[in-house]
Amino acid sequence: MKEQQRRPTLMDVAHAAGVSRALVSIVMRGAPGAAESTRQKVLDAARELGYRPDTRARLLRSSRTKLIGLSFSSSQPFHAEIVDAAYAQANSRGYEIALSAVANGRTETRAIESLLDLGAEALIMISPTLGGDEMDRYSDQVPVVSLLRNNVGRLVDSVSSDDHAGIRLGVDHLVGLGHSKIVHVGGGTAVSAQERREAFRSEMQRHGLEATVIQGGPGEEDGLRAARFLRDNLPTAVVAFNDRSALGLIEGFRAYGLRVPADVSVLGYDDSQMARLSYVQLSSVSQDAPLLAAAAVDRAVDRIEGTASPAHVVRTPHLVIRKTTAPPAA
Amino acid sequence: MKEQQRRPTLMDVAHAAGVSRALVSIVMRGAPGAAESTRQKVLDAARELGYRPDTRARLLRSSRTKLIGLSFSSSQPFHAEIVDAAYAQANSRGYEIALSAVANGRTETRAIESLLDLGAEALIMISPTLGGDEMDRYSDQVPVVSLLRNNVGRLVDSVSSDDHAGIRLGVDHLVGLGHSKIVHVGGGTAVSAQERREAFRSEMQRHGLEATVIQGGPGEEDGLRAARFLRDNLPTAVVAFNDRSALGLIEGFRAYGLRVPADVSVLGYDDSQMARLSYVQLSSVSQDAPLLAAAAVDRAVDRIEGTASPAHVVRTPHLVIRKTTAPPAA
DNA sequence: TAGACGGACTAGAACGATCTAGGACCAAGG
DNA sequence: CCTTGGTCCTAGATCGTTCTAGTCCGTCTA
Repeated sequence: MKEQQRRPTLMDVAHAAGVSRALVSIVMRGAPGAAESTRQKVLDAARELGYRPDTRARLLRSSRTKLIGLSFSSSQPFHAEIVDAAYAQANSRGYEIALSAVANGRTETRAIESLLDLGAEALIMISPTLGGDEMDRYSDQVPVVSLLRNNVGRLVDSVSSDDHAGIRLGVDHLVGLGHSKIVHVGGGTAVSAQERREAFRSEMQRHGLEATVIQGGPGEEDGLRAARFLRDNLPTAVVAFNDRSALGLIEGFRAYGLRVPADVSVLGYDDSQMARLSYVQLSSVSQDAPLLAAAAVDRAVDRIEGTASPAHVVRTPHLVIRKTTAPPAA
Repeated sequence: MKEQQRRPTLMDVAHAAGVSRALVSIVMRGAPGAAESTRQKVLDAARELGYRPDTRARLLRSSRTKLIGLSFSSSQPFHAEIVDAAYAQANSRGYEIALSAVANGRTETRAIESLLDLGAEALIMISPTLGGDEMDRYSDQVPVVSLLRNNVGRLVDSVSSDDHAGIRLGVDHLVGLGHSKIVHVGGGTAVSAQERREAFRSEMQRHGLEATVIQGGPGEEDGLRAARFLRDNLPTAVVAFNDRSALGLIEGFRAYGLRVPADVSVLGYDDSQMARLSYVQLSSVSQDAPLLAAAAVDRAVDRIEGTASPAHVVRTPHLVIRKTTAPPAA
């Protein structure tokens, strides 16, 4: 067994560099008040010893961790894309991201508490399901940013995508291609599902078309079921609640010998990685995960550093046209 | 702006209950050495004040964080399943999981360092790509467990799945169904790809069959390309490197009007969530994410708590037969 | 009855950082 | 020659806990 060597502390570095702890502290956090020559000497000693500051001790004394907590759901691929982008943005603003997953037996509350225990100075929650009151209670402790959901507590920031605009883009695209018999397969009780249903109805009405909405859900199975239902009375185009549902729809249609997009166009929502796969090539409304993530991190940092009060950022999605939408058969 | 009120400390509780800090500490962590009557008095005072122990301070003093660092890749759905299970297992052994993703511009090194900064007492790395020397260097500081890869540094634990056994199960299954013309679509340079190729060759040989291995890769596109290649000289069954490749194969075969499994059987590997979807129903070799995750967490905890030396756990995968494998056409 | 023992409790030193107050030194100004 | 003001640096207090080494006091044992 190798001796588990103690992690070096400020004291060790100070000793090695021949200065006081306080000075090492000054150098390590880049504060003014150290001569350039000693600064180098200290940095060298620190590197030499492999010193890394102890987050807990630092937090205990200063209440700064430069840590932003991010809660996400491990089963949502779209969340993974946001996580990616959030890391990059946090990095460029000098913060670190602490991750906590909402998983099977692990509630959102649990995820958040663990982030707070780690000393997160702000919380970003992707599609939070907590009630407004609870969110507000956490907001008393640290700034909270809700991502992809905007009608949460009064004290919470939100960064969301304009669902109405997204659906409008989709409907305009399909109508522009010449479609008039368009159906929306809803998302059931999922977050944003209601907004998208209503947007679809209103946009179809604007075009003077009849809006048919059928039940669905957020998964592939839901799309598959919807395809079975639609077979008897086939529209020329379908706007799905999300990409997973769209994939189910396509799969279902194909099983009945229908071709996409020749017989029926299918439009997804999310522009997830699946949609981009070469054998899928799904046309989809993109919420642009990197932009959303960046905006959320920016809000968090602004709230931490300034005294900015809660704000609500809404981003407009855009359309990505691939190969599952085309003009209807003549 | 609301007044940020100071959080009550041990001192406050001690004062309210008329005892010393130390005694409150004893009561709060349920340690022996306090009379039942005072214990109640202290608990009442704590509840009254809404006292919650400060994790940072507590851990600073006891130099325990009860934190296990887990690095994963945000773009791998299979990793997400492991994350899920790891949370549960860590929880049941009294530890927390700190997550860190390897993402686009974020290297594995970076991910690990941030985990160490948070004070992780052990590291679990899923499919690590670092060299053995580097892994060993981290092992000097904390126990390191490599998950899904076993030929890493001398000082690291590993928990992996027996690839040879997995392929054997698959080949036995197909041969048992009556197949003899079986092809393996490889995983290129991906982790485990070589092991599976070799296992396939040796297992086919054991059955006295000719082993055909064609190039592939870990993605859907690779499967799609392989399908194109196989069309002219169709085998009766294909063993794919993983589920994603299998899905690409199926998609490709269908595009050519071939039915799965009537015309050709396809077997995946990983038993990912995709495989389980109702419209996919892919037969697959399951590495059983929950079991692997649990074993990795167990190794980590054992190393932290005991003085157990590095060990290598190998789990035997099992077969999940769904609807993409069937006897060959007569 | 003295000494040992053990249960209930406490004072004060850690833990590893930051912060405050101030010292040493040097150059410029009166 | 003494002050003033700036830069560079340090000692010591501090954050909220836990740990160590006691003290105190009643009871058991020889």
